[in-house]
Amino acid sequence: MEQDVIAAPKGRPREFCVDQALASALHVFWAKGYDGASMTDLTEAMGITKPSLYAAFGNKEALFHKALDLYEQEKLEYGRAALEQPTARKVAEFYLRGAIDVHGGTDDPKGCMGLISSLACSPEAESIKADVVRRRASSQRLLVERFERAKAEGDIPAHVDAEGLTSVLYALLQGITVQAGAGATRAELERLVDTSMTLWPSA
Amino acid sequence: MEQDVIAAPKGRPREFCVDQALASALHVFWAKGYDGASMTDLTEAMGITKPSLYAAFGNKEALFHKALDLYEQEKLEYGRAALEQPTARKVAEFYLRGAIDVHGGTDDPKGCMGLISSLACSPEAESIKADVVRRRASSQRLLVERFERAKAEGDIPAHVDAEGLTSVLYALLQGITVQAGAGATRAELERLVDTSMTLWPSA
DNA sequence: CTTGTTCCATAACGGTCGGTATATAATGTG
DNA sequence: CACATTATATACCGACCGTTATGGAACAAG
Repeated sequence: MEQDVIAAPKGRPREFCVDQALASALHVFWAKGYDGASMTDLTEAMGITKPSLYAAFGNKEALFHKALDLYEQEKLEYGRAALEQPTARKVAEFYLRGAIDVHGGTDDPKGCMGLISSLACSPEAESIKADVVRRRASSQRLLVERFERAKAEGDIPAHVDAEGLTSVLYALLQGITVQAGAGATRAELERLVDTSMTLWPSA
Repeated sequence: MEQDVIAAPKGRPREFCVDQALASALHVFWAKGYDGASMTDLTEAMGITKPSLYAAFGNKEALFHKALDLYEQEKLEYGRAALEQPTARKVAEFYLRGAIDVHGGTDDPKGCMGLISSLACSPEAESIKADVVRRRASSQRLLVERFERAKAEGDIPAHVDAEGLTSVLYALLQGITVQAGAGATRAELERLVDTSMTLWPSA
């Protein structure tokens, strides 16, 4: 109970890197969604066999939750950075441009992993959907608070509804990921964001 | 080749209504997406057996395309009606409020059937995705033309990009369907639309 | 009646799904 | 060395997938 840091490995050491395997799994889930990613897809991409996967991660669902953790930490950190922008307008622009980088880039799969995995609702994937919805709600709440602060600071006109504005921004975000997944070019997405910013309320 | 209208049924008459069965299939695809809807789900909802389904509709993919036809005709006709609104603002508002009615109602499944079926991309469902994307692009083009006309009529400020504005409106639309599918209440969706309309460019 | 045609019902096809039992290989400990 | 422990590899499980073959039931035409 005191020190389990070193963990003193006793048996045969594993021949793969757990973090690297998880990153590969993330890529598969991102490209195919939870239901669309088969265990064969996952094990092949991770370079391990099924028993190794089950021993290291539990099962497919647990693997997904861990991949989603990694996804949030690595790919959605721009959302936290956005909140620290000085003005509400810059928060929104940071959010939207960040979405283009992450969901419309060329290295990673197009679209949003959470959205892809939560929209297609196989009956057994309800917990997946619930997890995504819960995470989305919590980050949305931070955005509402940020916009309410902006209103207090005179950064947003008083007649604008902070919660409504957050929903709008999230809708734009979701639209960006959807259109990116449908094959929109980066130029088209930037055009979307440019136009969105011309509509953004001025103080 | 002249008259095949009556079709002179020769063998045993079918015991179910094709249109009604298609409507039931639409409901299943809408709720579960293309991949998520199994043949068993479909046949049970349609009240027919698998051979009957295959005889009447071909296969699962053909059934989906026909269901998507019906979906567009019955549920997405508000999109065509929106184009006939007198001002660009009213076009947009008609579009967004119509989306709430269709995708956030209580009688039908929440969310957009096309989006649900096209985002989760099993390898064999590529033609499904292509169909949805193609239909979306064609209806989006009509909207661009409508907004360009609005610009010519002075209905939208000259500095606003019609294509960008269309992408924004579509993003809002997609966001509405996503949030509806995630459990947003009708009040929340209306708040989203209300705020969107306060941002809409004034002439 | 028979014949031809079309539909319905059952049952099965090969294939894939997520998950696992079994046996073996590789390590630390005695 | 033996032994416990852990990881790997193979092969397999039952369940479900989309699809279809088979056999009988219901109709029109001859």
